[in-house]
Amino acid sequence: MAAQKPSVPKGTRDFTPAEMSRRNFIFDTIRDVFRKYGFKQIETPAMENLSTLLGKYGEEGDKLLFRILNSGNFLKGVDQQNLENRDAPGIISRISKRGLRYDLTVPFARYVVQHRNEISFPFRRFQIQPVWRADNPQKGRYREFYQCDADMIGSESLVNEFELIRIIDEVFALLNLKVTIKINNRKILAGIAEVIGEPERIIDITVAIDKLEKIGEEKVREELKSKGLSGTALKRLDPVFGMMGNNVEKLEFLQTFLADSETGLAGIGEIHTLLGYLSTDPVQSAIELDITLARGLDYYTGAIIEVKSDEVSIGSICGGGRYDDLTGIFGMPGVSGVGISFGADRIYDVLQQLDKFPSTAEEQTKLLFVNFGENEVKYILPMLGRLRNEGVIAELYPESAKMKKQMTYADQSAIPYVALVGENEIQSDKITVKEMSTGNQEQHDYKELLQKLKS
RNA sequence: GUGGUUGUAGCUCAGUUGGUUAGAGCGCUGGAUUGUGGUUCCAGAGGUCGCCGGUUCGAACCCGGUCUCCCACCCCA
Repeated sequence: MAAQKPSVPKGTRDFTPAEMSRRNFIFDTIRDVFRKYGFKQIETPAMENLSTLLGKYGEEGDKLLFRILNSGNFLKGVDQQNLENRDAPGIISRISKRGLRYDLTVPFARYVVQHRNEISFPFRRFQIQPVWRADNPQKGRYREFYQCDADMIGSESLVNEFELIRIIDEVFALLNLKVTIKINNRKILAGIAEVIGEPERIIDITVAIDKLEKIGEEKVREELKSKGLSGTALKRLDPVFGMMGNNVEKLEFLQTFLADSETGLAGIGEIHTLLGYLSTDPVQSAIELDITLARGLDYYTGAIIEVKSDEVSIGSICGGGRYDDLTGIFGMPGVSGVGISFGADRIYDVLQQLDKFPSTAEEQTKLLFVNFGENEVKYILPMLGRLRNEGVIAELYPESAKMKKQMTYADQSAIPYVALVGENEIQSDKITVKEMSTGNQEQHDYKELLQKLKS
């Protein structure tokens, strides 16, 4: 017994072989669909310069960045005064220049700017990598988790939005999950803020509206009031709370409500166009126009997409949207992009909870050779090689342990066949093969064995 | 960042108003069975009771602190 039990940092996890094969099922599915739509894979470093990350995710986001301590004597450049005053904010920029990536979109924007001369636009890239957030862990929330991003950059066409929704639909169909794809448009939200006479408060308004479903109309009103929204503005917002019906009815209402807002009408127009594309090649999932959908990230400017499981309550399992000028902050203005991000860890939790992982045992060892001793090993090794070259996953137990132990190993590893090759078998040039599920044993020559394993 | 909750064997958990040597099931190791796993029977190993401190003659149990798990808020995938 070790004196100190080892552990992993808060909010992080190990993945067992069984978990990995299930995780890979998700990653493989998403990757295959991304490729099918012409996306090319890239990777970026786990760490970025803090100058790349800071200020991109709002104030909250900055707090949740994992910062990496500079190497060497990191206190060298720190002001004595700051140290004495325990002024962490004043010190942090001196002692940490790098941080772990918080998402894949901002590093991608950095990538596009840096590689602009090699990229032919419009560029479709996908990226499947872990991201880190110094958040407090809870249900469906980890400090290290994987995102699977697909973005198109350098095109303003709404066909891109259509294709992303098709990708979402296809991925969840392959994963056998029922989902609702919620769509909204930031321009509609801006229009609402405009129409009620508080265009500057768009962030406060959207954040509050986002909670409508969760905390109810009254609480949203209270929150908006406490944020300093005027009474007349609140009154003007009233019809929005009462908005009901299907997508068409909602759009009709908005058309009138936002009649005086150019931006708002543009947003409605975009939704119309997108729904029009979708009507030519409909998806299986429900598409729901939901103006309470705001999403936190500040950089969205057009379409907003979020996917919820119909079967498990866990928050969104996929989200995305359009950002008109993400690369602008890196000195490359005027490049519009739109993208989505699948939350693989949450999708895993949903599939697990519904017991919907397919039982694929492809990577499983098919045959175990029992080890009887040195002579037998020398006889078996070339046969083992031949089998592997035929594509049969096979193992030799590495030591001549007790038979019972070797059989137990095969049993617990769920290896379906065990080959016994001892003196008798070597003499007769046969292999005794035991089928573990039935306990039946038969003698075969190599050819018959191969046939049995490949069937 | 805020609040609640949890922590005892590898795992899941019992543990009396504070009282000798802290238990069970599963798992593990060995044996019954020296060329046969899953069932059965027998035996065995395995614990600084999360960590630090306090109260007490005496603490797994009471008190304080701290870390961690889980949950909620904020925010988010």
